[in-house]
Amino acid sequence: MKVSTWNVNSIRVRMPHLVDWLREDLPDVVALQETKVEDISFPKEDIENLGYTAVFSGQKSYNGVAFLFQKTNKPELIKTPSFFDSQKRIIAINLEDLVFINIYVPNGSSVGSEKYEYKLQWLSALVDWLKKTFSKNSKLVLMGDFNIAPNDIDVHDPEVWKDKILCSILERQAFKDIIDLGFYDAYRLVHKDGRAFTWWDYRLNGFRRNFGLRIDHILVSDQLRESLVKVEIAKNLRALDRPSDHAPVVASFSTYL
DNA sequence: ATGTCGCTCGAGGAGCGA
Repeated sequence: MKVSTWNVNSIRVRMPHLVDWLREDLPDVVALQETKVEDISFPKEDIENLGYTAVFSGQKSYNGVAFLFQKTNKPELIKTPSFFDSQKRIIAINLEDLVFINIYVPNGSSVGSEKYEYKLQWLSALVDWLKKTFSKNSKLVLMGDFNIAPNDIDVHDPEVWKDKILCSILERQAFKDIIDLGFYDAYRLVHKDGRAFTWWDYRLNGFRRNFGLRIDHILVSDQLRESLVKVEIAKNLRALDRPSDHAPVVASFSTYL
């Protein structure tokens, strides 16, 4: 089973890259963020023509999340709390004995801003919901754009980013609160150390200078840990013309689906 | 280092969010 997450930054603009990537990589489950389309405009048929089914929750201009999965699979949507209703940032499905949760955590703008407070509230609501909805025995994959670089090793220049948005103490604490529910950062299970990034700012020639952060994550619960084989960042997609500012993260498992 | 993208509104480019 191959599971991946990618912030596409507009599915309409990124459709050619998405199509090529699905054809080449053949992931079983894909979590997309920042689709930026209302449900009525989601490119459902183009996705179906590639052998995938899509479930999505979008809005105009901003946010929007979607799951793509191989057509043969039959997932059920899991209801999320009304707290998450106003901005389309979360979608969850049940697929056989697995639960997949796709999140697009608020960016937070700058530390101390109203948007920053909203980010912290959103993360706190996520922890509450996870805690009360799932048990220790649940087989969970929680993935998406967390907009948090968990540690200094996930940042190209920790001094520059110290206490800044995506790296502040409270954001990192919120990430740890999620981990403490019983999740493992799949990337770090496989790559104990080493700097690797999933997002590079469009500004400042970020990608060419490798000024990046690792803010997109695939977290797995304990039961899935043993079967995790490989986790890679598809950096090649960030190097294309008209790229998303994020690269996909891809996790391969030896079992399931 | 306020730099680049993608969006909306609405008909050209300003303003917002990331």
